[in-house]
Amino acid sequence: MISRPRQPTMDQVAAAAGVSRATVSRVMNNAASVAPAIREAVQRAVAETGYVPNVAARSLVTRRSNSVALVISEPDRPDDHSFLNRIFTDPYFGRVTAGATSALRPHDVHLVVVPTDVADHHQVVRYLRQGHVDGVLLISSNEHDPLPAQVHALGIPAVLSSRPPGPLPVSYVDVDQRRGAALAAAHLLSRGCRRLATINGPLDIPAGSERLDGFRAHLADPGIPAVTGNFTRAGGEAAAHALLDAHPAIDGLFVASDLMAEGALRAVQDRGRRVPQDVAVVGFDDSSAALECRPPLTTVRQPVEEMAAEMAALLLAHIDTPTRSPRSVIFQPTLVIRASA
Amino acid sequence: MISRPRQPTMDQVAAAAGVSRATVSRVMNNAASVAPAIREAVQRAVAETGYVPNVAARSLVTRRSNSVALVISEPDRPDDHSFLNRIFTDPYFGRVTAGATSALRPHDVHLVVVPTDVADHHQVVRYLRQGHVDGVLLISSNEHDPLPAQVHALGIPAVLSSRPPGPLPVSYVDVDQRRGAALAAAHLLSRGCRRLATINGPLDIPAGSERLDGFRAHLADPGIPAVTGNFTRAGGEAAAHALLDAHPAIDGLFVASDLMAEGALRAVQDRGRRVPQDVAVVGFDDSSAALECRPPLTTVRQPVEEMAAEMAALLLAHIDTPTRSPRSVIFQPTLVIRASA
DNA sequence: GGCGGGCAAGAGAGCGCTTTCACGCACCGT
DNA sequence: ACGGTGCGTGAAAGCGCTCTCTTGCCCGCC
Repeated sequence: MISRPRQPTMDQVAAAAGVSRATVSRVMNNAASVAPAIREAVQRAVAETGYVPNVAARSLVTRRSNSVALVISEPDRPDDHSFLNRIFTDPYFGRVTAGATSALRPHDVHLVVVPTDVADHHQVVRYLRQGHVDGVLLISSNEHDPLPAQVHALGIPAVLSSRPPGPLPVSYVDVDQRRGAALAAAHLLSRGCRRLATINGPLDIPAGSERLDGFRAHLADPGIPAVTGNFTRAGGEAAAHALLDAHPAIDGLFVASDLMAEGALRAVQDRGRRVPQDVAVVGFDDSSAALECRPPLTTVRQPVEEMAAEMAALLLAHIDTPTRSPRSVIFQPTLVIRASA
Repeated sequence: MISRPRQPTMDQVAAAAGVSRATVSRVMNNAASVAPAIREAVQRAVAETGYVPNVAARSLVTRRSNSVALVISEPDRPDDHSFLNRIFTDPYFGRVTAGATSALRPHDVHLVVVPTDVADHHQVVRYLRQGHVDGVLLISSNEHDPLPAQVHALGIPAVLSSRPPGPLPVSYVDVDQRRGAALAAAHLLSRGCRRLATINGPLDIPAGSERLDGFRAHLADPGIPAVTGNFTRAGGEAAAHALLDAHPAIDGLFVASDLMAEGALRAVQDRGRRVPQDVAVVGFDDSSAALECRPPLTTVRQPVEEMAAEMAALLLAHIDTPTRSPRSVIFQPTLVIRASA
C-alpha cells in the first residue's frame, strides 16, 4: 500500500505560525481566548499549508464522530427478494433521508445510511459499538423488531420513527395514525360514500394496525370490509381485486399507503369502474406516488421530511445532553384533496 | 457531557487473557502466527468483556476508515427547489445505493451518502480531506461539473459513474448510451414506425447528448424532431406536449429516461392517442417507473445496480492498490420489450 | 516597589490502537 | 555442545489530536 502524500498535521501548522499545537487547536475550535494577532497568524498558516484536521485523531480524543446513522430495519418478509431494493425503491425512505440530511447539515453532522434486515442486526450492533456514529435514527416499522431494544441497551442516543415496541424509554417521532385514518373516513362519508372498505397494511406494523383501527373507530363499524396488503404497489392491486371480488358494491376505499393505493386504483379501473365516480379512493402518506396516480390521489398527508428533521433535531439534543429525558413528538396529519375522492 | 460507560479497551482484554496488547491486536486482525491456545484465550476474553475495537483509534494508525463516500453531485438548475428532494425522489439513486451497498457489504466497508450541489462542493472537498473515507463513488452527470477534477486533485481514490469530463485519468463505469439509443431506434423502425421523434435529456449531461446522438445516428437523420426535457416526469410531459403540437403525426417516440417517458405517456394519452397503436413509446433505464406505466414501458435497460456494484469493486481495488491504473467498464444496454412499443 | 490576580500560551499526558523491533525459546545442523 | 534459524510474544513508539495543568507575563493595587 503506497501512500499518497500525507495531509499536513497540526504540528506543521504550529511550526509555520510559530506557536504551539495547543494554540492551533484553540483556533481551530474557536475555543477560549486567543490574541487576535496570533489567531490571524494561525489562520494564515492554516491557509498556506492547506491544513485540515484529521477526524480520526480528533474523534479518538473527543469520542465524537460528528455523524449519525440512519438505520433502516426492514423485517424479512417471505415475499421479499432483496430488502435493499425494497428499501431504496420506496419513496418514503428517500424523503426521510432528505429530511434528516437537511436538518443535520447545518450542524456539520453526516448521515451514514445503514440498511439492515433481521438477519444482520448483530452487524449493525457491532457497527454502532465501534463508535462510528454518535447516535442513531432508527426507522423500524415492525412491532416485534428487536433492534430498538438492542440499540437502547447499547446506551447510544437514538430516536425512533414510531412508537417503540413495549415500554422502551426512547424518544420517537410519529404521526397521529388514527386521526389520519379518521380524516380519510370522514372525507369519504362527506362525499356520500356509504359502502366503505379499506386496504390496510401489515398488522404487525403500528402504521398498519393503527390506521385500520382509526378507520374503523371513526365509522364505529368494526365489521367494515378490510383486506391486508403489504405496503407495495403490487400488494395494493391484489388486495383491491380481492376486495372487489368479495364486495362488488364498494363505493369508497381507504388504502393505508399511497403505494398500495396506486395499485388499487389500477385494479379498480381495470374492472371498468371509474374513480372517483364509482369508487372514491383515499390514500395515506402524500408521497410522490400520489401525484403520479391517475387520477391524482386524495390522501392523508404525513409530513415525512419534517418528521425526519425533527428526529434529527431530537437526536442532536440527546447527543449533546445524554441525560435528557426521552420525549415523543406527534405530528398531525392533514387531508390533501385531489381527484380520486 | 456525561459519558455513558466506556467500551472495554484492548488493554482490558489483554489483561483478561493474560497476554499483551499486541497479541490481542494480532488475534483481532487474524494477523501473523498466534499459538492456537493463546488465540483461543484471547477470543474468550473478547467474548467475556464484550470488546469491540474502536474505529477512531484504529483508523488513526492505519489511515483507513473502511468507508467510502457516495457523492451525488446535482447541478443547481433553475427549476430545482430542493436538490435533496430531487435526488431522493429519482429511483436511479436508490438503485445506485442498493448496488453499491451490496458490493461493499461483504468487505465490511460502509457507505456514506453525500448529496451535494454546486454550491457546497468545498464542503465535500473538506469532508474528503478530513479522512472520513478511503475513496469516493462520484455520481455526477453534468459535463461541466468541476467536482470530478477536484476530487482527482485530492489524490483520493475515486470512480465516476460516467465518462469524466475532459481527459481526467480516472476510472469510470458507464453504459453504452449511443448503442442503447440505437436499440430503441431499431425497435421503433422494426415495428413499422416511420414518423419518429425523441425527447432527449439536458445536453450538458452526457447521458442526455449521447442518447440523442445515438438515436439520430442510427436513423441517419440529423433532422429528427427532438425536444429537450429535464429527466423528470413533469419535464417529459411538457416536452411531449410541445412535440405533439409541432408534429402531430408522430407515430414513434424515444424518450431518454423512463421518468420522462412516464410523463410523455400521459401527455400522449391525454391527447386521445393510443399507446402503442397510434404512438409507440420507448424509454431508457428500465427503472421501476417503467413497470408502473400504463401501458408498461418498452425500455432500454441499464443495469444500474450491477454498474454501481462494479464501481464499488473498482474503487476497492484502487484503495488497495493506489498505483493501479484507471480503467473504464462499459456495460451494454439491452432492450426490454413491454406493451408501449 | 512589591505582590497578587488574571489571562494567554505552552508543555505534556493521554485517547486506543497498530506495528516495528527486540527478545526468548526450541529446534536443527555441524 | 554451540551457534544459527525461526517462530511466537512483549515492549514501546508513535498515529494526530484535545485539554488540563503549569508557566509566564502584564497590569493594577496597596
